[in-house]
Amino acid sequence: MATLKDVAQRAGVSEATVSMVLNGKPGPKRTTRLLVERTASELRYVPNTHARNLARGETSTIGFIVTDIENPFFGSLTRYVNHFLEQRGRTMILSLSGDDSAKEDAALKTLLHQGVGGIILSPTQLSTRDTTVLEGIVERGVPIVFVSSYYANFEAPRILTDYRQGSRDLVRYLIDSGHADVRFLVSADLDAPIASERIAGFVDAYRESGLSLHESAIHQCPHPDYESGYRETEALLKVERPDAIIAINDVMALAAKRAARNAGLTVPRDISIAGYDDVVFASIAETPLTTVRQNIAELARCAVDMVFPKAVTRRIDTRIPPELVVRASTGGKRLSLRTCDTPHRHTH
Amino acid sequence: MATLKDVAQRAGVSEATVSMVLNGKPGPKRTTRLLVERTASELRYVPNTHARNLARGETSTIGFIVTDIENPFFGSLTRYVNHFLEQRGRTMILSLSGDDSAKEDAALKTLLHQGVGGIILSPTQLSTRDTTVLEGIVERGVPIVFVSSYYANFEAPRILTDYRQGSRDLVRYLIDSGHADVRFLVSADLDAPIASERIAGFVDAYRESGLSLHESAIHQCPHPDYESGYRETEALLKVERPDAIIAINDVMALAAKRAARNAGLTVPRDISIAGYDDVVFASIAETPLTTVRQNIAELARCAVDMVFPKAVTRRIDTRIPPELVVRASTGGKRLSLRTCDTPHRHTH
DNA sequence: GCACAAAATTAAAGCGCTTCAAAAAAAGTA
DNA sequence: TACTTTTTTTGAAGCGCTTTAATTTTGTGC
Repeated sequence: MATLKDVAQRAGVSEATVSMVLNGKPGPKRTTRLLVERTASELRYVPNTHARNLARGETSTIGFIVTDIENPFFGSLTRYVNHFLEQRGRTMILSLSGDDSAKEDAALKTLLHQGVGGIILSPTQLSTRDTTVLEGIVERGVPIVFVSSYYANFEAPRILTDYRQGSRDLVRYLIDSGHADVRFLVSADLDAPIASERIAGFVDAYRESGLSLHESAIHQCPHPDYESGYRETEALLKVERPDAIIAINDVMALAAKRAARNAGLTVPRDISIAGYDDVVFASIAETPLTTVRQNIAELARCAVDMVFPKAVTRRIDTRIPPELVVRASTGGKRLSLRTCDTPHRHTH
Repeated sequence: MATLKDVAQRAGVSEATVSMVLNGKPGPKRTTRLLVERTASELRYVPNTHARNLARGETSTIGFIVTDIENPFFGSLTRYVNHFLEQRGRTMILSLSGDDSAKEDAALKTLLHQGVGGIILSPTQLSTRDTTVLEGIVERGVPIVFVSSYYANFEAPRILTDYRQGSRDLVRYLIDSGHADVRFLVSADLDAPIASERIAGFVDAYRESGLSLHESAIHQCPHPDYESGYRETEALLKVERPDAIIAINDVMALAAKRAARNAGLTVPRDISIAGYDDVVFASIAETPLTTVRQNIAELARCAVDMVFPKAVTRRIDTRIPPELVVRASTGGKRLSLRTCDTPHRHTH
């Protein structure tokens, strides 16, 4: 394993010169440059990042913490974060928290030990939590940026989809197309941004339309998964017959769709179903799902921008507009409406 | 940012002592231990990984390269790899290759620069490729382990599902339940393990059954995606009417199912459909999909085991048995068969 | 109280690289 | 040619930690 010293000796110059050449620093003249470069490649020299980081006092890695990489939304987010970090010459250390604040703390500590230059955190579904570890980190000068959610009791820049606008747009579209009684399947901590803001948008749309909201329009499910969405819809449909059911994510919407079908209803003739996120299988489902698409690339881009302290924009709350994607799972009730079978957009 | 030196000064001992205490080395006596530990936590001391790795000459990170993190299969693999690495006190640096060998090479180089202690590589779909970069890496003593596929022209330990057995089991089950004419939708490089081995299993099952294989039983699709699977099935069903179509992955199987339905067929009455992988939406599809489940956790565990040079087992080819999961998308043709609606197994 | 072994501690070198002050070489200038 | 600038090059310190050899302290038996 050739070191910088080896290169210097072989080329007959000092280590300092080699270092400057290899870092593109001005100084060494053309001929020495060439000589050093040639020698380095002859020796198949690869700089040692640990030594370099130690000497420079900086670091080339950024930590990214995410709850569940198996969820395609986070898969996509990870891909983009990785992409933009790469663009800046940083490498990503990925940690998984499993939506558990203790594991999240552990991950934060590990990243700190690893000497990352910053942390992008897609936090658990909690709305607030013990922030001692987080504080310890910023205290050490390591910037933290939230993405996709945040803890209300810890101030740090955050990048989120404008959830409120997303569900407002969706519900307004449903109301405009003749649905009066829309139900919302939500899950987990109602104070967390992902729930509270979407509910707020839901309420906004109703208020703007002048329609009154069904007293139990918000259905809280124990977990944000298929199982839970199915049971809740099944129970709901036994006693009531709303015009539409929207869910806090696509998986639950798919579950609701199945439950509706199993209850003898036809989607969207008898009931409309819509989701949130536009994960890849929302578009390839038997009945393609109307949903709210998050601009994941933009979320990632902003998060990466923010994690570098030099960032010009030090805004605390950045919002990315979502996009309503109307597909076949929703239809006009009274009015007629053109729905389209928009394919999932792949930006590869 | 307190350093080890600070701790030593404050505690009134030498740096060496502090180092030994903090690393649990025998030597320092109980009282000094306690003193040092207390001082360290008072100062909120966090060791600098770069310095440590440099001094030790080893490293605490392992690189993991994967083609597409948005694919739930790889999402899951990533989760498990991360888990087992964590268990060994290593952190994972994730790189994405996008199934492009040039990007894969770039990722390999970056990992080398980062000074990883080993690399777990889930390679592109190619069956063979230029291995200069790979060779350069092992030359430097950094072990490489393949997982889920491998390059035939580069010798390194590899961990794969027993693909051949998986498709043999599936096809045998189909034949046993009365399907005589089964077609196989494959994609990409037919020499790559993912295709060639599955095809081999397919052929095995036919040979064992004594049935003869339809001359064009293997349908090659341009891409391993929904689009491609849909078109191929559509075209196929216009001229022929096989008993079953199986696909090289679940997404394509889902596409085939849709195409069959759109062609006026009922699944599984008129035609059976099956996939491979058992991704999460295979079980929640309208008609839950019969498929071959890979034991992802085991793949990950073995890969992690292998990436540590001390590994006792230096076996070059490790095979993990798959599991046939029969759901509603396949049925008995002549014989009757009990199918079950096995839910997707979540191991959280 | 002494010699000697064992236990605890430390000084110092070194991991591979960067960087800055200082020296050497090259290029101008009068 | 002698002297000043400017351009190149280099020696050496230091980043924060580990580790080994050497030193100091403690303990033991006589």
